[in-house]
Amino acid sequence: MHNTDGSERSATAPDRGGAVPERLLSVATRLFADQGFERTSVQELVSAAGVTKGAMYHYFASKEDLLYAIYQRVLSMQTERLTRFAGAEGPVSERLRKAAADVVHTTVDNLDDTRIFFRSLHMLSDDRLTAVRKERRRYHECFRGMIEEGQREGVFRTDVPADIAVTQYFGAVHHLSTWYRAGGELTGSQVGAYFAELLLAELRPAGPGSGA
Amino acid sequence: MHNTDGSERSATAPDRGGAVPERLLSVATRLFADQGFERTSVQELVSAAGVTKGAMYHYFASKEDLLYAIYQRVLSMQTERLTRFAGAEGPVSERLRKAAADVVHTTVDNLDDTRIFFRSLHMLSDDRLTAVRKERRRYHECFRGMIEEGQREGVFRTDVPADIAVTQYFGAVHHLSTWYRAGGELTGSQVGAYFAELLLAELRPAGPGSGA
DNA sequence: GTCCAGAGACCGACCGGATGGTATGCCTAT
DNA sequence: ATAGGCATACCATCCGGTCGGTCTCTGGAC
Repeated sequence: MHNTDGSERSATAPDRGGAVPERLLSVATRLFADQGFERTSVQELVSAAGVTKGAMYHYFASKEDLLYAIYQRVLSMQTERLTRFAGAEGPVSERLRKAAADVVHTTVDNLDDTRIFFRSLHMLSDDRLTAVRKERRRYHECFRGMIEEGQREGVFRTDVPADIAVTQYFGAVHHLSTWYRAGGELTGSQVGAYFAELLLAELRPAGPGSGA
Repeated sequence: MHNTDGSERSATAPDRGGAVPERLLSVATRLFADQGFERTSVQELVSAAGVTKGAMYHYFASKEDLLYAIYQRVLSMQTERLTRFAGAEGPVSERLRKAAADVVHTTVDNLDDTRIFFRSLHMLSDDRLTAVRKERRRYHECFRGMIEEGQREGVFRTDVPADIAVTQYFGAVHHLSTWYRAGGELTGSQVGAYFAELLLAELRPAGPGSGA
């Protein structure tokens, strides 16, 4: 991923280099994130990529197809990473901490993707929306599984549903695309460490006198 | 007494009743939340409200103007409520808990507004976007103030910046519009209680005893 | 080595239709 | 009579998508 800050490129500097489909995908990601899917016209998109409409419709069936390709890229990467962290060795609290920090880290590294993900969901067709949601749910449940495992072991509190904690956490992660700025004072890893620490803290069993 | 004219232009049960501007606002809120701002045409909007374009453009300068009116309504309500909770009597942890639970509760009660809020921010003009962000920041800082107050008093941990906790929390609140369904098994108040409890738990000073 | 056929990559003019917005005037209450 | 509330007809523009055509590259026939 060479997804650096796009301050150098502008509308008058088309992206020339690399294969056309990849170029389209990368330009589309930037434009959709900056302006929104609907505010970005196909003409604007192909101009920025240095090709023409003919080229784009040669590789993608529609504008929405391009959007879906972005979703697939995001989903497969996130799922792959989470699966790796969840299936690692070690106590569940540490696995959870690492997975939680990692999702923040990678989200920050791919802010454009995340911004598109939640802002443009309603632009997908019903079929594809269903597919995305299904994949997303699997992701969600993998995370929840770790929390429930910790609850069974007694290292996490049980008076709050695991679902609530997961939803709360991913809400915060999603929200990163709204406020996090690359030049800020905190790196993605630092935010990830804080977020993960807060998650672990809130899951710790309550005071000495209260159990299940 | 009036409106004896029998011309029926009802296409899909248009909303008839109440003043026209309010009707437009309420219908727009529903449609923008369901389909997105850009997917909702002005024609569709006014038809659903049982009026014509002439009526809408008589009260609102543009489609975006309508959107901004929705933002103003949301912002003023949220700010008003938070200010009340933050300025109440009692220990800061209890004030924070009540405010945190309340924002969830009211968010769930106005899910359409919240959905529009974050999904259509980029459709506002620069001036208005700035205004919205400024108001939003004030809101954010009021919340942060409570946490910092608790940190000074020693009831909240200080090894995590208050900003991080606030951002994390509001990310989760915002995310409610994505997953919360009215018919679910949890009421808004219940989710609010859980969320607030998790927030308080994560802010409790670390360590088995009460050290800082 | 030359030639030709064919296929995939890509171009860009064009289209139907929808959209936000406007101009104008009627109708009713004051 | 006047003014605001609202309807109707209309417009300029822009958008996603199409379609016939042109280039380039490849590979088999001779």
